[in-house]
Amino acid sequence: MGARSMDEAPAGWDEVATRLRARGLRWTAQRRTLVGVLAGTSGHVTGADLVERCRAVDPTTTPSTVYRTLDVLEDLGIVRHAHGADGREEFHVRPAADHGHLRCDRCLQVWEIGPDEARSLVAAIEAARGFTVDLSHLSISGRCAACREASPRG
Amino acid sequence: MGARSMDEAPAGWDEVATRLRARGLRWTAQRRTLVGVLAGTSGHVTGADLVERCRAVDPTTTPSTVYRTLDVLEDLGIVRHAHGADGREEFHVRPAADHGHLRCDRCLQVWEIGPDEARSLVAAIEAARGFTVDLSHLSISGRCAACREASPRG
DNA sequence: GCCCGTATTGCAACGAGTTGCAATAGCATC
DNA sequence: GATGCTATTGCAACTCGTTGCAATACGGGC
Ligand SMILES: [Mn+2]
Ligand SMILES: [Mn+2]
Ligand SMILES: [Zn+2]
Ligand SMILES: [Zn+2]
Repeated sequence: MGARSMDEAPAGWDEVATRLRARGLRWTAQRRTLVGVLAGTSGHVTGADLVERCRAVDPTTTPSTVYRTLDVLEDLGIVRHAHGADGREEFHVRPAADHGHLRCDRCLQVWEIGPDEARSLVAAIEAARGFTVDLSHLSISGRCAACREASPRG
Repeated sequence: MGARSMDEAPAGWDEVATRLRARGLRWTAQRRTLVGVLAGTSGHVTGADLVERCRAVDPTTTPSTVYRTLDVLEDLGIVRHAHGADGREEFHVRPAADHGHLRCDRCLQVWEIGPDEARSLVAAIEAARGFTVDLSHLSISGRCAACREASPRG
């Protein structure tokens, strides 16, 4: 593992404090806790999930603070969220690439729609309407191939 | 107004009772209230909205009953729902045609994506993944042309 | 190292749903 | 028109957030 590419973005969680202060925002104990939790998380997580994980680190954690901080971090581009089929928020932690979601409402599996695959979809809407799609917030429900075969009607 | 086309689907709200019973379900006072409210509603409505309107008719209305009945009616295809940007449910009452939604998160306006416009989008996903999109549940956020011009960065 | 403006927090109350359960009431059958 | 099965209701408690407000505590400036 010696030949790791040098220009890969570093973890970068340490820059968060700086970026907050640069905007006149503050680096508090509560934010340190949440950012610590996020640094140890990958993939998609629920807001409630994050509250719970913060509480594991600091039992005095309050939900409103966590949700408010998530809003701030989303402004900074550090997290993104989309919504599950029930509308609940799901956060992506430092998504490698911008992506949308495809979810089967029968087997509940989720697939990511990468930027390449999304390109034509996004371009079509852009062309027809001048509307810029927020890809990371996109969550498409339906039925996957396997489930459709399993129960054509139902 | 004499020359109304004859084959237009009739209001059809009266069939609801029959369709419920055909499935072994029941036609209750509470369901009569909700269906009455729906018959007098068009476009998109929130669940909470519907609870409120039912209460105007029958003050003893209970939220859980309304939401449970909406689920049943959705099974019957009488209503459909999608989600607002905040994830809250929004119902379409007897949508004329299956359609998706485009919503600008700056001006909060909503546009419908008709079946024709959606066709290519849906077909692309179907072709690439074998995934069948639930168009009426689709809600795409982003920024409309006007808002993008108004504040290119922001 | 202290001051002070203001960003942030915690609390409490609220809003939108959801769920388990015991009581009620459709409705199909006789 | 009465009976019985079971779908449905209402209640209460719970989940996931959101919001207003007074108290707290960052952190830039001195
Ligand atoms: Mn939904
Ligand atoms: Mn959202
Ligand atoms: Zn599936
Ligand atoms: Zn707009």
